[in-house]
Amino acid sequence: MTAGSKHLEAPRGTRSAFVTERVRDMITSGQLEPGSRINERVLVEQLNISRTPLREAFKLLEREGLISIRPNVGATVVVFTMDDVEASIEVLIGLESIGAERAAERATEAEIAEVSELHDRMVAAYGAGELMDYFHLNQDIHQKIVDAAKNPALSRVYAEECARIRRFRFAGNRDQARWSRAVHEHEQIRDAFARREGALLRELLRAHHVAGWKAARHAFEAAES
Amino acid sequence: MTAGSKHLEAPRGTRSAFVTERVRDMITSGQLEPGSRINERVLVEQLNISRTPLREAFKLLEREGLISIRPNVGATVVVFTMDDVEASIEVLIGLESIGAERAAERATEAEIAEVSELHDRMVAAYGAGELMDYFHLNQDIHQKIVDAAKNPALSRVYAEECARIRRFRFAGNRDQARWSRAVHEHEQIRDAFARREGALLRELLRAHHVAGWKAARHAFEAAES
DNA sequence: TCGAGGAACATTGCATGCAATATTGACGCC
DNA sequence: GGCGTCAATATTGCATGCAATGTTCCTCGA
Repeated sequence: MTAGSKHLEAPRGTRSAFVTERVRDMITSGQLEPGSRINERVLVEQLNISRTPLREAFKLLEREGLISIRPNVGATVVVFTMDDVEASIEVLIGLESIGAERAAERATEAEIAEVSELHDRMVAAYGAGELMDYFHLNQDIHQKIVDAAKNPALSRVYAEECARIRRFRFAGNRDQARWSRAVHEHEQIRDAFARREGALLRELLRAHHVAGWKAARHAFEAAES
Repeated sequence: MTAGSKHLEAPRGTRSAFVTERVRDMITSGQLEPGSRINERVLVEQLNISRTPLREAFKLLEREGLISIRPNVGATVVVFTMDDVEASIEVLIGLESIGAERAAERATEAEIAEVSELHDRMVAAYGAGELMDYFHLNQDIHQKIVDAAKNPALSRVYAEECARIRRFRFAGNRDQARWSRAVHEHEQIRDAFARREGALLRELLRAHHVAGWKAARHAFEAAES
């Protein structure tokens, strides 16, 4: 390795976690193309780590469903069909439904305040046209609501499923009209959460996801043709 | 290692999957005690593989929540509290709820017949007092119903969550009265599925799990004192 | 020209070696 | 005797080497 190697090396004990996250980002951002094979050697050089932690990351990402590993051939980025994503969204809706009702019962005042604050920051990001910030704050809000249900298993599964299809949900708000409606929906969501109206919260979230996915699906199908 | 203890070696390309399954079994069967540390060297010798696939398995099991890995210290079997298990069951119920309604709509006649056949075999296992066979057939039935929803993401997540808490659900049917009721509940479940009554199926499954967990929780709390 | 066969090459799967870190246990001090 | 300190040992994290397998591409015959 040359003297100028610029990547900060991940500390001992965290390499495979570091690499998993990096490669997941490369997949969800589209930097690694769906359907393409992933060459270990290339990534090892890019990320400045050895093959061992990289292969551990591959195993984890395979379990997540982002890549597929064929013995003696290697890792391939899984191609998601629109139906695959829709299936995941259906699961996400189901998980949030459980979460919403419990969250309305069990959330602390601090958690409600935190969601409210995230919401305000998200609206600010919307006003500034910062799509990326908006997107992350959006994700945080949904995760916080689920976390407020105080069910660790639920939080875990929900977070994993979100990570899988991150890339596809991102596309929904490219359409300005949809984006604006989404912000409005989130206002209702925040209010229902603050008032602990579990059943309403559940339905608002469901409708929000259905509408968001419809827009995203449109965007993708338009892009494909 | 003595001369006679040669395990059949897992074929190239499947070692880490093989080891993952083996170690998962060792945990869910209680062979590896909750809270205890796992020594790599010992397992490597027992399973007759090298450290590389074993460590890949550890990473996967950590992700599943069965072990926890501390850098430079190693893997520890996670101790589940009753509340942890209850949280997972809540998730399972939610996932099956989504699945049940979809399955009732989308199941093929062949799938309905298959569940019915599994049911008959399960009843036979009950009659023969074969708890282990019963348990596996039981699991298969639930998984098949979920699979009939034709949602791959759902099937995956459901299977993973089942695997995590397998050990704890096993305890429910040790009580003869509960076991007998469970069989009766399963009859209703089979019929509702056969008649494609989604809402009913969902509620039967929910009640079945709630009752099963209540019995299992009792059994564990009794065993602990 | 096309396709079968096979040698050269590339890539992967796994075992192992080495350095970093934790754990154990002996020793001296209070 | 209890406790802090430090050396000896055990264990882990990662890099790397080697064998097994897949892939490429050249040759040769029809």
